[in-house]
Amino acid sequence: MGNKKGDLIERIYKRVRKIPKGKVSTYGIIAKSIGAKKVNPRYVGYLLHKNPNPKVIPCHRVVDRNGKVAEKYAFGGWRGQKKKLIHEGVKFIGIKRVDLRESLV
DNA sequence: CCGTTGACCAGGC
DNA sequence: GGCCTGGCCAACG
Repeated sequence: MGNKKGDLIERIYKRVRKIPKGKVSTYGIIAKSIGAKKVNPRYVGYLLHKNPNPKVIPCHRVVDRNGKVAEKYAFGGWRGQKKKLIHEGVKFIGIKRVDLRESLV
């Protein structure tokens, strides 16, 4: 596979696309999964926000390490993200937190 | 090439 | 237990 510098975006997208329905992943896990040395979790979110393609990339399945949804989620804020996750059967703890015990891949 | 930015993370108070 | 600070690294202008 052609590995280039700018492929980080595609690696992240590919990883996010592989998250099963009803499950979630975290920025930190994804950052390490792509394996490009050490990619900052910050940059993962940055790329997703910069290049949102919800038709193929379920970025709503990505939360932070505490299971908290993105406060600045591009499509309706954390509320929109939560709504999509609940629709897929993801359990929530409290208001903004996902049940990582059940939903984390 | 340098400074800024980014949907985070860990540590400290 | 909530808020601040520093750090991390890649992309952009």
